[in-house]
Amino acid sequence: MNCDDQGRARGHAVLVLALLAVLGLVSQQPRSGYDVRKVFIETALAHFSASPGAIYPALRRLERAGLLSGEVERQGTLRPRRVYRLTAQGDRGLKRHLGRPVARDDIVWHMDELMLRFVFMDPLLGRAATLEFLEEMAQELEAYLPELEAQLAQQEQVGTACSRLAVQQGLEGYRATARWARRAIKALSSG
Amino acid sequence: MNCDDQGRARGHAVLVLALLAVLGLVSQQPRSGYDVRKVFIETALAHFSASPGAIYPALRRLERAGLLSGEVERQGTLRPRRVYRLTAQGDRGLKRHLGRPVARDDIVWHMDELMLRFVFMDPLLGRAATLEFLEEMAQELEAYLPELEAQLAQQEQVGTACSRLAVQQGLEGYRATARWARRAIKALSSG
DNA sequence: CGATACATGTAACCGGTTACATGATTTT
DNA sequence: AAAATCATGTAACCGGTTACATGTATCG
Repeated sequence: MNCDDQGRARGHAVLVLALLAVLGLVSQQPRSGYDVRKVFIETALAHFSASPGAIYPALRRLERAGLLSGEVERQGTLRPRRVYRLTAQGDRGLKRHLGRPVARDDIVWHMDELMLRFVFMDPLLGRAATLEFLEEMAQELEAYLPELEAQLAQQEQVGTACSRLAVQQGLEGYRATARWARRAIKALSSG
Repeated sequence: MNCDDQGRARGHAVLVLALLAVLGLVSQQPRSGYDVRKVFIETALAHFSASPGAIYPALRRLERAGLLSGEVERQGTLRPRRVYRLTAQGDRGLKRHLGRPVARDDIVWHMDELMLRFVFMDPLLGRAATLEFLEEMAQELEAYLPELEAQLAQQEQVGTACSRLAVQQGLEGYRATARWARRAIKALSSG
């Protein structure tokens, strides 16, 4: 069992999770840092930073990277607010990121990112793309489940009762998500 | 809706997740940094760092904090290995952390930590404590579910179809975990 | 002899958390 | 007048990722 040079390629995956959330929110409508914070706090959107020391610098970085442009707005607000919009480049980048195919790797390691993509996808890429995304997700999940079950059955001997139960819990989560994806497809097709 | 002074208290919760995993693994048996890495990689234990730049410094920090003690071992190994054991203080600290009651907050924000505690709990605190832990988990989950359902029903009007489906997905996860906890209790009681 | 596995580390960079600062406006 | 809300930020600290460095032993 080789341990060398593993443990890499984990940080960003083109876009860090929090940045994807920020871009997605700004894509819905122009927002200030405070607006983004509010959404993070009120909706418990995933579980993101929400601290000013994270959000304001992140917006600045996205602006430096050319994905957002911020303009100071003075009308009708207490204090001047710096309101951000997607640039053309940001729009392209976000759409490209949202449109990427669902990989096995995403299912195993980045389920939260997949859900985030799902939330922001519909208005930007259209219903057909959203349904395709869900179909890919469902298929990847349904292909992954038997493998997990085989692993669990195979390791029924080794490990403690509790470690096996913990694996079982993970498996149940994947099963629930697979069922959810199928139901979501139906809901979005007929609705 | 007040946004001030939110977004705090999110980093450590006495023990950061990765440190809890490291302590738990060392509690099972004396391990070196390489051993810990192997477990992180091979078992996909949650999804932890596993990079040497994370693990070796973490072990050193835990040693400086008095929770671990490392001794260099030269027999029967290729290169001298620094093998760590729990100190008396580390043992006390880990047991205290594992034995904390399950709070609503843990259910909402730190489910992964709860699962980690579950995995390491049985040998250290005994079967009775493990069953009590699962019972607390099940009860907190079952109390939380109706609230989530109410929120979802209430916000059936606002939000897009996709955002509602995303919330639904989270709900299904909690439901699956609640069912799992009840089954785990049965399995560990009778088995 | 070269590749692979064993084993431990370091240094630069980046970014999140914590905590504090600031200041205007509305509410009590 | 005081408190709360709106709104934006900064600076120190800490730690993870990435990437590189190093060296031994075994296997083919």
